[in-house]
Amino acid sequence: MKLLAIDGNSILNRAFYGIRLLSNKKGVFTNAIFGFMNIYLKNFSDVRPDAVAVAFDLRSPTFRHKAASYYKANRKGMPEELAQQLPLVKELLGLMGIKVIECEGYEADDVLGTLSKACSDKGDHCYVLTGDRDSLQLIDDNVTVLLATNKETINYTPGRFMEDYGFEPIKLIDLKALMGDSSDNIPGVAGIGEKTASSLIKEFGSLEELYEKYEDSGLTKGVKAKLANGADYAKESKWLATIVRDAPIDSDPESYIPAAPDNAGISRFLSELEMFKLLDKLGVSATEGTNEAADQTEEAAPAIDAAVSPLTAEIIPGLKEVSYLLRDGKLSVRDGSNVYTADDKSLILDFLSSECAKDTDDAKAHYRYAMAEGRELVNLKNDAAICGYLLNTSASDYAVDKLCAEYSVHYYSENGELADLLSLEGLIRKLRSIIDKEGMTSLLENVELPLTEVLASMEDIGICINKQGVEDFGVRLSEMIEETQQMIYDEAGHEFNISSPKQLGVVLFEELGLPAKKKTKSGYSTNAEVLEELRNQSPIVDNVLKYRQYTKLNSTYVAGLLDNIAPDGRIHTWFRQTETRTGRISSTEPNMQNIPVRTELGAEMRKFFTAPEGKTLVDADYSQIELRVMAHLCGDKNMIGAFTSGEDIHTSTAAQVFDMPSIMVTPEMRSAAKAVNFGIIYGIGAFSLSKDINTSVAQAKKYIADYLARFPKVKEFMDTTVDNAIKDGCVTTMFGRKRRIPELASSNKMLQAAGKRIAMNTPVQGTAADLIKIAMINVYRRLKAEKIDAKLILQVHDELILESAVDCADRASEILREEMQNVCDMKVPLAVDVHTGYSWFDAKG
DNA sequence: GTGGTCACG
DNA sequence: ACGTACGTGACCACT
Repeated sequence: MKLLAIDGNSILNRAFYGIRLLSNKKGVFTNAIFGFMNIYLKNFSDVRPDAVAVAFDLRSPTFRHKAASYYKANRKGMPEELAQQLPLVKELLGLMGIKVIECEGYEADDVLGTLSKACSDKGDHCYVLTGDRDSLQLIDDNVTVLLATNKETINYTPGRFMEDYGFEPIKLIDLKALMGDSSDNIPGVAGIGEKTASSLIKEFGSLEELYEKYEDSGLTKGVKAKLANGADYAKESKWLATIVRDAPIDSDPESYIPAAPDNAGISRFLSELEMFKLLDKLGVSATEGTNEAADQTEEAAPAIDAAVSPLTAEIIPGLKEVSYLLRDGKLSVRDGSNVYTADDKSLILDFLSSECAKDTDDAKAHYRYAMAEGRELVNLKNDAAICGYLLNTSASDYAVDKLCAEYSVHYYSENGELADLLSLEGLIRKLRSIIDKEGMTSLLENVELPLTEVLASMEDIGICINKQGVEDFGVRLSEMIEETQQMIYDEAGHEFNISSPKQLGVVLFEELGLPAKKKTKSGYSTNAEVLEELRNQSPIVDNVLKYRQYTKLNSTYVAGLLDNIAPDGRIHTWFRQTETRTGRISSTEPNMQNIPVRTELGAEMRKFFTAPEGKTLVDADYSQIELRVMAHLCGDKNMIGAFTSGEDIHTSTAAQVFDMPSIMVTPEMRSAAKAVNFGIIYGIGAFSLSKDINTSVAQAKKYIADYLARFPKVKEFMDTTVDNAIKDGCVTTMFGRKRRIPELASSNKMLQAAGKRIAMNTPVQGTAADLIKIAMINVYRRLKAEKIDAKLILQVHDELILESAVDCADRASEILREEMQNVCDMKVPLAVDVHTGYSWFDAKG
């Protein structure tokens, strides 16, 4: 018989502090539950126990069996975020059929002490899972302690303990009695620390033997005196350090054989918490047990029966409003009481381009499916993933089954296709009703859904790349890398992996003795900021910086781009529309939104992105769009004035803040003002600003204060935005896009502060994202309506790129500028710079 | 899989 | 006492 006995409090604690704060959409925190279950499942599968018991502390204010409990009970309580999760873990364990033990007046480790002793006495094997080293005293031939640390779980057998400590496990009590433990309020012997205590135990064996013999031993006078003074404390401490092994609980391991899990209950419980990954790990499906009538959505459920038949060309024109799914080349469509299926490509294309209104789950993929064949997807009405994204931009997965679980939409049918389609429809109904209520209908219908087609088109067209040019650049880089690497080896005196921050740290800060500035969790920090400061101290630093630059360009850009050239010789990035918290789109495989531009060498890369024969690129970017959005949102007269005047915004800001005419502003003043402008957008902090512009924190504080005094509405806007965010738990952009900010509800000051910065930044960044999305849709429609031979191909947050026939590039430029500038009537003008050129490098101006 | 680093807006 | 600006994605080393 194998019993796994778990210290619930200890493991939960470890889980809580080991995993960043997570929460579901209602703000229920889940990180400790997640971590607890991970540790549990890992050890369960390692041990494969017959029985499992989880013990939790239960202290009574009137009955205290020992002083330690009393003290701990009055210690600063656990944080609210963790306390909330405690009952949830117990409930989950209950659903899993696992027994929870709580014994009034006893702590979890006392319960484990009791269980493990019972096992040991009976000849069963007990595995004690805990994060608390104190429990190592329980180890014997039948009791193994699985000690969960931040990194791994250590399997403590008597042998392993002996190796680590040099004495028997039970003597850990004596050790603690000598050295004490402030966190458990165990006094120990004053002046005796871990080292001395350990050697005393090794020499004398136990506390009792030590006190019998120490006076005549060879110990130093000092130690003898300390022992003499602390004799009473030592005895008291030993009692306090001893884990109880006879708590009044059921200690028969047989009693803890798990009952059958309530899978339906687990499914409901974890779905509510949005812990789908855990559901998977437990082998429970998200929809399990949810097909009962009671769980149906309140809205009238559609007919559960439907006739399934193959789709035919004759049926298509008669369809009015349908839902459909298209996966792995297979189409299924529901129209009232009929379900139609098809796997013939041309039939599917006919369906997609038919007039009927369509609800689906991944429209961009379907647009591309059609576009690849020169066809269209027509009359898209809803996309479940996009609806889910608008309602919570922080989720990681917007698949229909996950959303159904999250929003309690449950349909069941014997017929799988029908069940999927019913779920999709039910989900869309539900999401749409929430979107309407939240005021995001227009954002969905006029921005996100139309944008889907635009992004599909951009992906489909892609951008031309000069493969040979990239390859040659790669060869050049390889040579430069080789050369730089050799110089670094020479300077270091030996070869090592320069790309390993660990090895590099050793070379720079230990072997060469350069002053280490910052540390990371795992060693010295070697980032560019640190190296920049060491530049003049050793030539190796410069070479390391060069090496980093060259290898970055070579592996991320040269190799990364070459890996992603399609058979048509072009790059087709993936634009992700449901990825960012703020409403921006992102780009992957390859990421076309972080192609180098800031350094001369890096910017060379952009020469390889070109227009094909007879065409040209047109590039337009908004100037200072986020600051302009800020000016509009807060309505500050001075800030609006700065933009209306048309002069350089950072110079103008400097003139305002330093209270002098623009002509007097020095480059240093301008650059300080620029940094403050950035800080304003990001949610200002004096410390970071001071680092950024290399001044004292006090000076940075003054800059910020002067800035806010000069632009009082900016301060007002930030204050009210944060206040409202705390009140509502979310912030909103100009076009109604929302972002939840659970960090604001945290009791952790750092997280709260981060939440406030998010609250200040998101309306600005998000509104800018809304604006360019709308501009993209308008540009796309205009070019199409006016039949201009120019297509949108890239978006880089504040920049749009067209591939245009040379002879209509001027017209395309005009349209691009007009649509971007006039996207919305604002309190400040939106300025746009437009350039044309053969390559992205040239078109950037 | 995570952390460090660095490319972009 | 501690760590510190917003939003992304890709690559490498290391566990």
